[in-house]
Parts: sequence; structure tokens; C-alpha cells
Amino acid sequence: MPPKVLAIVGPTASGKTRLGVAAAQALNGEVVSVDSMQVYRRMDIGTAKPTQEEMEGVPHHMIDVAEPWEEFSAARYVELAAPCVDDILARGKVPILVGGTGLYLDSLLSGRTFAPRSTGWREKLQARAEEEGTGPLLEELRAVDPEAAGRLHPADAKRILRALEIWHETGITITQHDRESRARPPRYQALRVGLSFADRDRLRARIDRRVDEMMDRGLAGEVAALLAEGVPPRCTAMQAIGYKEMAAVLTAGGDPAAAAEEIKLRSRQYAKRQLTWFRRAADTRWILWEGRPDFSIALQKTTGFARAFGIG
RNA sequence: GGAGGAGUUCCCGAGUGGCCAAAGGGGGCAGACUGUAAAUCUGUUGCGUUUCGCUUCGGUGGUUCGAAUCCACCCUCCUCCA
Repeated sequence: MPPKVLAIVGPTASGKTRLGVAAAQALNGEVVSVDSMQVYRRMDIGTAKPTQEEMEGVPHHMIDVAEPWEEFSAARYVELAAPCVDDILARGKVPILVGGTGLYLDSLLSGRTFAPRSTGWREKLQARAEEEGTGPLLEELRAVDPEAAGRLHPADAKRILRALEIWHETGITITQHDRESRARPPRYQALRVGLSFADRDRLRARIDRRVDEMMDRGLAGEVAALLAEGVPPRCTAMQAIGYKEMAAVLTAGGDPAAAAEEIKLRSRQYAKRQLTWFRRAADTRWILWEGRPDFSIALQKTTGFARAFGIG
């Protein structure tokens, strides 16, 4: 049986960080962040990275492990996070996976492998897609991997390109790769605890408040500093919600207040996508806030689930 | 007081007699997701007993076989003249 871990998931601003710390204290655990943007250094305010104070002495991993200009990915996340989790287990403690990046979490738990990133194919294919459109590329894919071509929507350029990239780079179709990858045993056995609000409007209000706080705490300055140190505006890190909007205001001009509203909107839509992802795991034990979040009750429930699951 | 212009579905906005429950965009809702995932992509969005019926395009009447589209009056908003 794979080792057991606790995973705390949910949309942005649902209270994962705080419950994670409380659970770590109660269960003799350490937190492993599962967040595609908190991995970057100097991106603190906009990613709502837990502060030293909020960590309350609980060790946190997978935060500040990359430079903002670096190319990061789910594959790289797993490469770094899995040893982290294993180390925590080896020390007899409970790994508590806390975060909202569904792909990263599932990749870490499942043991799936990733086909390698190509050396140059992606760029070539991208250039072709811009010239010819994705139609011919999709047909090219169909010739070697009809299954993938049938599954992918003609407008989904990103995935069509990736499928072709894998084919050209490895000579193996993405369909075959995925099939083999899926057959691997899971890396960990996870108790999934989901955090959200019973009423979507409450989640929305909390997101709004959090964005206002980010602005007050100096999000503009944080983004300006990144740009000043030469972080390319188009890199992965700068695609983060809050950063791309502020970067646009800082470089092209515009109203910071309007940018804040835009950030709230994008965050709300992101939260919705997170819910779509996390709802898919039917075994998730959801804790839905009815009104103000009550962390003592949430912790009680979580430790109860954990005991029944056989951890802590 | 006078002269123009405008009021369209949650929002913006197209539509100037039938092909209009009404383009397009936004937002909402739902979904997908294997090396950019806070990314990317899809579906759907008046109501119902849903290959059909009903209600809708500021309001009320009217013209017409037929009106969001034409006419009259009214209401609201904008611009200009006084």
C-alpha cells in the first residue's frame, strides 16, 4: 500500500493555508505547498504566500523553490515535491499537501510520468500554428494518433501542439504515453479534505476582500520590483493572476483601481475552475463554510477524518 | 420653451417589415484538463409538457396577413439652441 498523506484542497481564499497549519500541529505534520505560483521567490503578496508568522513554526516545503523567470512545470514540481514528501514520511511525520493547483496535486499523488519536453519542436510547431492555423497540425496528429486527434478540440492549439511535440521528440504518441503512465501505481494514498463556502457569493466576497488587502500591502510595488529586475512580462510566473494585470498597468498605464477589479474577476473565475477540478475526486471530504469560517470545527472534522483514514 | 439623438435579452452592443428568442462580445452556469495549469480549451445562457407552444426589444394604442423594425401619443436619458 502506498504511504498515506493528507491533502487539503479548495478554491483560492477558502482558508487552506490556515487549516493546513492547524492540521500540521495537531497531526505532527509538515506542510507541502501545492501551488504553481508560490514556488516563485519574491512573489509573496500576489500569491498569498503564508508569512513566517502564519506558518507558526510549522515547516513548509515547495515554496520559494524557483526564480520568477524560470520555466516551471507540473513535471518539475513532482520531481521536487516527491522527495520532500518522502523525507517527511521517513522522519515519521505526516505530509500535509496544501494547495489549489489541481494538476500538481494529482500528478504528485498519482505517480504519473510526463513525456519529456522537446528540444525545439514546440517552438517550430508554434510558429507553424501561427502561420497555417491548427487545422493542418490536427490532421498531422490524426495520421499518427487518431485517438488523441479525436479527443482534442480543433481549437485547443496548446494540447494539439503538445501531442505533436511528444510524437516528434520520442516517437511515442501521447495516447500511448498516457496509457502507460496511467497504469503505474499511485505514489501516495491521500485523504482529500476539500474546503469551500456553501454559498458562492460568500467566497466571492472573501476573494474581493483579499484582493483589496493585496493592493494595500503593496502588490503594485512587488510587481514593479519584478519588472525592474528584468523578469520577462511574458514568462510563466507573470501569467499569475494579479501579476499580469498589475504589470499591464505599470508598463502600459491605466487605472490601478480598475486593475484591482479585474484581478477580483479573474480570481473568481479561477476559483470556479478550481472547484470544477476538485469536485471530480468523488472521495473528497468537503467542509463547507456556512458563514464565517470556524477553524476549530474544521480542524476537529479534519482530525476525525484523519483518524478514520489511519493517519495522525 | 425649441431642435436633434437615443431607449434591445444580466451588461455592452448589432439588428430598420417575415429567414428574430433576436449577431457579436462580456458576465453567469456547467465541463474538460498528463512538462506554460493562477495557463489553455469546450458547451450553455427568456419560460415551458422543447422538431412545438408561450412571453420579450421603454409604455400605450395603431397600420399590416405579419412589427424589435412603420405611425401616433406618452415616459426617461443625452446633445445643441433659448
